[in-house]
Amino acid sequence: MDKSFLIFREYITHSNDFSSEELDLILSKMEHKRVPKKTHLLSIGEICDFEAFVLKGIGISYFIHENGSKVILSFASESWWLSDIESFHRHTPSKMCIETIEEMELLCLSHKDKEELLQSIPKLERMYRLMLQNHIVNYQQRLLANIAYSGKERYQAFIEKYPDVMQRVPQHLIASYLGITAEFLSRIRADKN
Amino acid sequence: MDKSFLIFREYITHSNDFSSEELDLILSKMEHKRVPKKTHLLSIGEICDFEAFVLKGIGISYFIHENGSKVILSFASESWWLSDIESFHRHTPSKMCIETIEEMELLCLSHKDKEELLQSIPKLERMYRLMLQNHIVNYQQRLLANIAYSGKERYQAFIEKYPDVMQRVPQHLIASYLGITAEFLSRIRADKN
DNA sequence: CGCGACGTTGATTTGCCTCAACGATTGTGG
DNA sequence: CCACAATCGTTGAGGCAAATCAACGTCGCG
Repeated sequence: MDKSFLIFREYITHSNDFSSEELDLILSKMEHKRVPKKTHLLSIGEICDFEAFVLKGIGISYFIHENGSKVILSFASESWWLSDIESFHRHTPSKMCIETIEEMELLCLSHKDKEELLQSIPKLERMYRLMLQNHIVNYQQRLLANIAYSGKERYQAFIEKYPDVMQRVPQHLIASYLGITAEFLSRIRADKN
Repeated sequence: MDKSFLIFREYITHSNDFSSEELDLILSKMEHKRVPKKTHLLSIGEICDFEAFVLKGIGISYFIHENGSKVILSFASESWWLSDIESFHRHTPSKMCIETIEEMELLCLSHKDKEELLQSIPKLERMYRLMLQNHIVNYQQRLLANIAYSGKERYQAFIEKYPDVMQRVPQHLIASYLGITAEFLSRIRADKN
């Protein structure tokens, strides 16, 4: 367990200073999991009991609309988190699904272990707060984009911002993330300008 | 300063247990401000140095699209916060505007004072974290609504969720918040079913 | 009073969706 | 190892939700 999980060590020490004892304590609570591709990690109605840091692979969280269509809430690849914040913290039945696209390697933290960690390492609260602030900024910008920009503009911004995700997930999921249909995204891409 | 700011005391003790000394310390850092209606609190390019808790009145934060139209990011009435999270925490020029609609009464916290408070009352980190988690859940649901529901459905959900805001702000701002034009909102309202 | 902010309504346009059909690829079981 | 079914992307025709542009009535207010 020494030099593995390097990605996680980098992530967590990037804007924080934890001692190596603290880091080890944190890591000791995080369960290393390997999950095959196209696997459900959370279904609607279940209570989410993991906050998963992505070491490898890519996964999605999404809502299912009444008419049956998926709405991708987020993609999570290396160094991102995968969880249903609402369900995880309020212990309420989840309204969303989480599943893998590629095979994934995760570091999973349960609610109980997270609370224990926060008790023993108060500094962690701060790290989470900063992380959440960044999330909010992301959501604000995405909401703005969905309201004020065309499908084409959103697509162009997306490939600019997440070129790797673009390569690794099927187009129709990206369309869903952007709030357009797969057909329309296909037409956008066919446009030469 | 004893029994005033009751709204704030209720808010902050609602899901947390602060001693009355701690509460007083917090309140001592928060500057009580009275702001007339239609006043700019933050303009694009400025660095936001306040996190304002709303004691009274209602305000908005919004982006300005290239074509000049406003996109309302949020309404803030009693017991809500008003700030540009990104600018406030990263000390970067703001991309949004904040202004009052009605006359407002605010409790303002500067970045420096916030950091000091967080130093002396570590529990505060937790409160902020929980608050941000709720914000994120809100943004997720709003994003979902904008992608998967019609203008009419979003409008109906809005008056259900924020009946008071509905009464207190001009319709065209609500239209902007919902991601539709003022004209279209007017037509929705004219529909009898 | 007169001007600006606000809401409404009509005519027209358009960005995007829906439905449907069709190759190409992948994968899976017999 | 082939056959067949999914899954994925593309393309066409047609339709609709919502935008745009424009005109007009009302109200509050300096």
